[in-house]
Amino acid sequence: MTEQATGSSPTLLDVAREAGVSAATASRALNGSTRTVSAEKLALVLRAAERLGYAPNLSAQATARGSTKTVALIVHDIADPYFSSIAAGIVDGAEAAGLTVTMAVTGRSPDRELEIVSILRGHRPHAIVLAGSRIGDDQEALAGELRAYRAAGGRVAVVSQPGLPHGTVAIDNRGGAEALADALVAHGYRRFAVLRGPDVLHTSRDRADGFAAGLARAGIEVLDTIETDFTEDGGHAAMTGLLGRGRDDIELVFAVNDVMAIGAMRALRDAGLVPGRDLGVAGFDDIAAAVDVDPALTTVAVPTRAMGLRAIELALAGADEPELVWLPTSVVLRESTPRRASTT
Amino acid sequence: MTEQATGSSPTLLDVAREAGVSAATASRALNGSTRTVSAEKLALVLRAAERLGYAPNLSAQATARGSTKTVALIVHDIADPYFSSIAAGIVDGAEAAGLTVTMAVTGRSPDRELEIVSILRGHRPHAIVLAGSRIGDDQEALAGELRAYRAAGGRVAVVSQPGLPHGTVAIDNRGGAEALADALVAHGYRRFAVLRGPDVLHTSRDRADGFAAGLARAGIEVLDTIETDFTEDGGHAAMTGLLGRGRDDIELVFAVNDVMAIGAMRALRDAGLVPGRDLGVAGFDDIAAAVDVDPALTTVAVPTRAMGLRAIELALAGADEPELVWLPTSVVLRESTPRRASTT
DNA sequence: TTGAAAGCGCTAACAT
DNA sequence: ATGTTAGCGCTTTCAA
Repeated sequence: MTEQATGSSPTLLDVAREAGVSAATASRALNGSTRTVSAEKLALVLRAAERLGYAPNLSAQATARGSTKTVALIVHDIADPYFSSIAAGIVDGAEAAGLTVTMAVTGRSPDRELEIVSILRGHRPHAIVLAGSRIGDDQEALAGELRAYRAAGGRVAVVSQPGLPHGTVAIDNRGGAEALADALVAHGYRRFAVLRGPDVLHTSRDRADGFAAGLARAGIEVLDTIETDFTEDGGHAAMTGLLGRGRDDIELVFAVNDVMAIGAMRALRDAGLVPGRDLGVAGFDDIAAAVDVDPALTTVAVPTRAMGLRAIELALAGADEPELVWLPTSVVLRESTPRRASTT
Repeated sequence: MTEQATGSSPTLLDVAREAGVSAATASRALNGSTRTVSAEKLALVLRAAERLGYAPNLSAQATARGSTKTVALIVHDIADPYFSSIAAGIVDGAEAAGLTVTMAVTGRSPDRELEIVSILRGHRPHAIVLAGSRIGDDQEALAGELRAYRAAGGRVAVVSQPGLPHGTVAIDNRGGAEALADALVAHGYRRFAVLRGPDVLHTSRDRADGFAAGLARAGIEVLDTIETDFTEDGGHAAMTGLLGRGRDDIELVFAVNDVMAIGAMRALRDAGLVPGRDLGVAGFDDIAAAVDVDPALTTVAVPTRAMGLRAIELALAGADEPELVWLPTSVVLRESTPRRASTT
């Protein structure tokens, strides 16, 4: 006798008794696959279940069946619009397939992520979806957990970070950033600074590298790079730091994601400057807020919701050879980077 | 000598065999409550589990124990910053208590919400948290489901909507809107329009009513009210509509939430107007984006993350008499409602 | 301390 | 079409 005595809900047996049938019949009537139950008894059982307020015990069902109707989602930060949008896509896809979504949050800690995958594995979900770029380079332990899960029949899909041997939905961060660089150069910009996230985040690295590569093609070098948090406050702090260094030769700041870019715009206003006019700002992701800020933010559009949807499709399809789906990005030029006469 | 039969994970029995002990001992060593296992065997079992990559089957554990380590969260829309922020608080609180969060999304449909609660009940979660204002007035079916769940020993907490007989974290929507109205009148505004959500949303109703009540105390009436979606696009459409009606006597538009207000600001800019200067705009919630837009949005601050945290605390405390916790709101005046000389 | 054995609530052969 | 009978993987008496 421990604590936590569940006041106990009615069981299938209760329903069966109430309806005057066997447990098997009740099971078939309520949750059965191939219905082979007479209309008469079916009605009996249904009425009994209704009367008792019966809800099948999904855990028991899962142990008996050896499989669950859930998909587990792992994100870094659910309050971040990038992830919550992906999550929305995944929830849509999962519910369409009759699956429940369970969610865990890593807080961008590799250790926590590993721990979470391990716990989740215990839930025996139908599929596990990892959203957001992997963190750090030591993927071995994580890969091991996922391998074990796959070996036991689980499905895995990864959003955003190719490199793991599982179904993957990816976007070309490098290419997107390159295209952005091209477009900005074409708009007359020549002197750039970059606000990037922690170096362990592949996404940040790829975008920053891609941007530099794009500029390099035009013979331009990035004049200044600041590493900061992958958050709005990070962007604000970095921009404030940049201004403090008195770099007023910079014409445009590229932040590797929109929330950082928006933080940077706020820092500019705090310093009495006007984003777009005094200094161009560009981001990456095209989150909803990108059109809400003024001036609207130039960025690279990422189809986050679609990525979530595709991810659970991939996971459910469960091809044996990991499929890699690239979703397109597109440069969106807005008022935060007005065309300017090149000064070179 | 390992087996690793493809298709299923190692079970407790596998571990026990590998360690040369009984299943009971293995259970006690790995997940047991009062540890009464010799250091020697404990090490044996632990090593065996490690070697096999064992992860306990949580469903089986749940059926055996009759209780789970999960809390179920129900939100209307996870991509909405208001809800994702509450969700973040709940995830924090739950993980601190060693609980996993499962999440379902209603899409603001009362039917879907009811269905979800019913499914969730089958998971036998430790607690169910409903976030966001209840929808519609026919709460009976929902209340019934929750009652049954409670009767079976489940815990329920509700965020945002008092009125259900469960632990509740609420904010004073009416009072907050009244205070906002007071502050705006004090700032010299006299001629108001209101953008409200669908009437079935209590939150929308309370805020709109409170705002009107606050104005009434100053002898002012709302000049125009538009009902629209509770979303950014809804705010945009409503504002566009208002402008189309040629109501240029209006001095300030109050939208019952921030995303709508931000949509309205965008509509103003689309029409060549400058929010704040040509027309005051105020919202409600103080989402992160409220300080990102320009001009920064005047609003009523709601401690969303704290609400999530408190909610799961309430649920876990599980007082028998439903506790009602009011969290304070506060008016935040920003540049979208500059002080103006009253024209009255 | 340990193991044997009886469940937890449900499903799935196997008979009938 | 229905009931009987084993399980599913784990926990928890109950003896030893």
